[in-house]
Amino acid sequence: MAQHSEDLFKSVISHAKEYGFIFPSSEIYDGLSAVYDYGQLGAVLKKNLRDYWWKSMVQMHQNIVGIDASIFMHPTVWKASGHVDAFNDPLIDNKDSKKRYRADVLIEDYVAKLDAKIQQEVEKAAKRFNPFDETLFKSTNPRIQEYLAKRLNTMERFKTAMESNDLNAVRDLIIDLEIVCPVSGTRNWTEVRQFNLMFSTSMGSVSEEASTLYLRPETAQGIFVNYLNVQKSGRLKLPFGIAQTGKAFRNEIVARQFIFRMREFEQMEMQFFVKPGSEMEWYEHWKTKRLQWHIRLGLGANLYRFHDHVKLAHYANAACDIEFNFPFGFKELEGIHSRTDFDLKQHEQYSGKKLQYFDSETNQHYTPYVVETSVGLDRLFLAVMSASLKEEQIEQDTRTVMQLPPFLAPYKAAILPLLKKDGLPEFSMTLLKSLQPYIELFYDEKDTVGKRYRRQDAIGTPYCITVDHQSLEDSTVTIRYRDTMHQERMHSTALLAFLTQNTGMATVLQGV
RNA sequence: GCGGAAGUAGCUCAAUUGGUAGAGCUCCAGCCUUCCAAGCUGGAGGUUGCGGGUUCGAGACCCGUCUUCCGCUCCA
Repeated sequence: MAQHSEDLFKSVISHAKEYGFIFPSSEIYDGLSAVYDYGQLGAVLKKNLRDYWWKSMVQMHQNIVGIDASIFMHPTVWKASGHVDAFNDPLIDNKDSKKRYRADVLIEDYVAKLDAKIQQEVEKAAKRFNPFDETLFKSTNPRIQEYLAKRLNTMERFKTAMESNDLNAVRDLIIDLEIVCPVSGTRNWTEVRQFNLMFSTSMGSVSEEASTLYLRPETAQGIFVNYLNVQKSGRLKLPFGIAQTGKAFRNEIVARQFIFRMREFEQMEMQFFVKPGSEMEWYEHWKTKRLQWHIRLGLGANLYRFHDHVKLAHYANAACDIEFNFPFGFKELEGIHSRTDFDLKQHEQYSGKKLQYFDSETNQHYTPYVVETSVGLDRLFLAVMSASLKEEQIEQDTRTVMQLPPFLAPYKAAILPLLKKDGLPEFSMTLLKSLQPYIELFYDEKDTVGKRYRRQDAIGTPYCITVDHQSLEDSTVTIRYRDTMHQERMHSTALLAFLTQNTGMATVLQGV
């Protein structure tokens, strides 16, 4: 990481805290690793980003609807999706080689070695004896008996340990079997740790099996399990999309880089259901469309790039990321995946329910294919903040300004009486009250006006409205532009239209 | 998890060999001010991350612990 980028990243983090955008979670208790809270300004900025996405997807598309599925889901959902089996591995590190292994794989390799030894004995014997009875030989040869007993014993112990979730027993087994690290050749092992992707919790007092619930690791499954409900109740025809924003939870092994990788985070996902065979066309469509959506934020088109996945997940037949140039380099911001019919097929199989679509044009039943767009809201937040935060040199003075896209700014304008006397605060308050129902405003009468301008610059407020003595006479005010610091005089009755036009979302959405 | 660095006021940092915890900014109450920070007066704010130990005496030395940052490792 280049020095200036590192400094930028640090200044983004401290700026976020200093001005109430993001705080470390539970900070008075020393914080909680990789968990953050959004403060009074961060919550608004985040909400505005979520609104921009939701309106772009749902409000601007007649064939996309939005839902809000719960975080808790039936445990079988995660069996069907593959999350339970794929991310439930006991891991162990060798302290000398610093290599990490799956403990179960080490044990399986050991068992495979025993099998190979048995096979060797059998082959040797086959050459010696003729005729050769393999079954008889296996059941009588003492060496093979020893191997088989060891094998059986190992498997039993491993099975018992895994079933009772006893990771210490797994480690003991590895020690007892004298398994060495293939790289360092030593037996200097750490504890066995289970890095479950999913957080689990329990619900009620139903049967033992059903009581364990998972906090969802992705919002997508809430869409898949509701797809037929939505399609039927909304009388939707292919192609159509279901959008959703919401929290997801992943127990990352190492979670770092501020809000880039958090254990609790918010996703904005849209699953687009299409006729099989048309998925690549729609994949390309959404690739283009999603990139444009990001570029429309106005942070700079050069900050984005596509990264096509070469190695595809088993369920995808095409996948790419939209990467953003964060202070720590280009990293994934949004993923676009052609997920085929994998998820719906899995849920059909596990639930035993038909999840097919009836195409009235062709008179056919089929399972739709899915194109997914999935963006991390927190990553988007970080992208916007780090690209907006600027430090300007003005003569001997430095100005810290957050050049947020105006429609995202927590406050659209600040109302500032030039002096805290002569009736200027009263006039300002009247103005504030008349505009407040329409626009998010900030009122400040403390300190010199220059200082107040700078405070607004630091939190990204695009306009400052200053009330002076002339305002009392003719109801005009000055409006000051954040990015240029220029100001012009305007009648107070023109403010609402001006601010709506320049800080509203409508103009941006028109291009979607 | 391993290795390295660092934790002192809201923020940035001082504190000589171990000898009374301080400054600037911020914040609060006023004063002064007719458009771009750092004018004046007064005030608040700390169990030096936490717990032990050595010492007459610890912010400093020793041990433990927690957190953060950097690198490695992992990441559907």
